[in-house]
Amino acid sequence: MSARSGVPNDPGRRERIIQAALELILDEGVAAASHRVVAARAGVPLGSMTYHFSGLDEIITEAFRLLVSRLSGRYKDGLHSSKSLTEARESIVEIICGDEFITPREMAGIFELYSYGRCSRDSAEIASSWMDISHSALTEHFTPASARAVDALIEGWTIHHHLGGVAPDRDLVRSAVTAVTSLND
Amino acid sequence: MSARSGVPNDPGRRERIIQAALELILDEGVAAASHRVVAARAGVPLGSMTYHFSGLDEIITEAFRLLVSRLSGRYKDGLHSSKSLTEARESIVEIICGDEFITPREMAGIFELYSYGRCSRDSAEIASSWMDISHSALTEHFTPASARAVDALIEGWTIHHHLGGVAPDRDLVRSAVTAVTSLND
DNA sequence: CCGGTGCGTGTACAAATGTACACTCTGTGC
DNA sequence: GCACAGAGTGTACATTTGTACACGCACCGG
Repeated sequence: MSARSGVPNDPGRRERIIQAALELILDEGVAAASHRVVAARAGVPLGSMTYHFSGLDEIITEAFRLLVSRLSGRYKDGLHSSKSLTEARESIVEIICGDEFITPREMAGIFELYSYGRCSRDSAEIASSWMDISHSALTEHFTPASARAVDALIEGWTIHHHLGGVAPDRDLVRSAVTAVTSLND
Repeated sequence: MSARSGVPNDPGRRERIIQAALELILDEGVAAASHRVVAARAGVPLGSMTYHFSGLDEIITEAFRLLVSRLSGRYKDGLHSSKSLTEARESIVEIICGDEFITPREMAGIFELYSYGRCSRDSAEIASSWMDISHSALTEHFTPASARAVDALIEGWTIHHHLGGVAPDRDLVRSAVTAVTSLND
């Protein structure tokens, strides 16, 4: 060891860049996420991009990792705090109909992830892990079969909710959720 | 009118460009769809791009229009030919579990459409019309409420099917479809 | 056969991109 | 105080991009 022994000048800068990249992706899409635009949004010089990341792909991938991490945190919390089957079902109704678990911007980010995953192995793994996480959060409360069905219902209905812009009727969603979580294997 | 009175030299060229653009989007994503690459794939010179289309956005939008047109054709045919509730349910099982109604490539194309729709009003309308078409095809057989629920189920489960790469169990899907199409409003 | 019309295209160009890298500067050990 | 290691950056560059537009050329009326 010698002078300047590996201590970064601005710790946390890498994280701030990733956050800026995610915000940008949620607002404008992956297509808008260039080194320069992300750097400007994060308030860091262009050189920081290539210094902290191996390339653009790594930045975008890390941004998606952050998105999935946030989402799965909320997901798990909501389902984990449910103490009964009824509460679990109500959590799911809230996930589908509410605006708390996932915002329209974040929903759009998930589409970007699914698209981007086609040309980035790392991002494909993140997309895959996101599906695993949501599925395993559901198996805490339901049978594997029911979990798969309700997982599909959540995925599809949140998409229709946020793409159409109008929240589905809570009673209808509750009925459907109850129906698919009452399947006998 | 005078010489060369508006007769195109190569009718159908515009359509071939649109088809090439769609193929490219399905294979490589919207990000890869540049004027030059689409032109090369369609076997037409670069100048044809700006001659037949107002800009790149129009080409991509038309490609998505073609995709949705193909998909909704199959969709409608499958459901329209169903003569009973049971047959309609079986059609839906086939849509979700089969590889005929929508291929993995086309599924990916739908993601691209949902993403691209965020920055293109025309494409957003196409995405919206796709959801309308699938919904109205379902209301031929089910109540509006059931149609909404099964629509979400289809959307989510086809995504999980083609993103995960493994077809869901037909019996399970049939149970879930039957459950959500047996809701009393 | 000839002139012109307008369909179709090759080329040119400004803007933006990802990335490499020579450089600066800060702080540390002696 | 000094030299240096290494964190961090501004610039330069080759490439690719969308688009405009001046031209070529095939065809039709005469």
